[in-house]
Amino acid sequence: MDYVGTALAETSLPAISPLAGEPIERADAERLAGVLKALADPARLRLLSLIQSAPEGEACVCDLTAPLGLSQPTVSHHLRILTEAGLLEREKRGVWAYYRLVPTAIGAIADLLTPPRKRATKKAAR
Amino acid sequence: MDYVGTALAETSLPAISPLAGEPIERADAERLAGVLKALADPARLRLLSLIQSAPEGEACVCDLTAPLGLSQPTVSHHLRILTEAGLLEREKRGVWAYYRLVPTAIGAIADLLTPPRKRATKKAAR
DNA sequence: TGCGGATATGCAGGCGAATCGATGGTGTAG
DNA sequence: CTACACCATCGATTCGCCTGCATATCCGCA
Repeated sequence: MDYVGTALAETSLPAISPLAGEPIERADAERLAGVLKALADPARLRLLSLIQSAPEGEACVCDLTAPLGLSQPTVSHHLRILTEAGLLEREKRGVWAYYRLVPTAIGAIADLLTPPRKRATKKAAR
Repeated sequence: MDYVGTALAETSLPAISPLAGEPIERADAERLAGVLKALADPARLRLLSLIQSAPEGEACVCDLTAPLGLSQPTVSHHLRILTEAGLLEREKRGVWAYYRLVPTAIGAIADLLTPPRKRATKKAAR
């Protein structure tokens, strides 16, 4: 999906929660769905978890293939999806490519899904 | 995916966050991915949003087909996915089937994705 | 009892996604 | 300079999912 792209990094998320106020627009739904789709995969969830729990909060591809039981191209593919979704950032040091979590990325998604809170939607809609 | 089923309602979510402590197990990753996969669709996000913003917090299929621009069977299909994922509950009154959000469902997902906080690993008494 | 409207289900077409093997590119070591 | 290790990309295959049409089921009403 191209509408994903660096969804979180640049285009940013819908800005309005699907669970607050008015129904969301189609475009917003597609952007949010794109990011969620990047999350909605067992291998990618485990990748995020592995990277997060790694010594320095970072890990290279060679450390991730074995725990996942997936081939190196497949792992590289998933890391690409997560990076393009804005959930991971990549840093190449020598031959190794180190991935780490983008700190605020997943929290932003969680916020969108946590609307019942007394988020200050101070506009007097009614 | 059958491992979804009433994932939230009965099997419940992984109980441990993919972003806290140790890497998550494959089974937990698959359960969480199953629920997220139910969310990761534009039509279903809009459905949740439409139902949430409906007058009584509930809506029947006939009210949802037009705003989505999808056929009635397709809408019914998406509602089924969301219900099996534990995100919606269905109540049949007469000929109509009313859907409403399961209050704590989405919040539970959001909590799993909001671990970067130094949440006390101890469960705080309510 | 029979009719009509509201939903759910079956079936199938089409598209996107996950996976792997092979390949190419790029540093590092010897 | 050469060989090797790490990683990304390409091509191909398989699989699952979204969608609609047709049909079945259910319920209220006349």
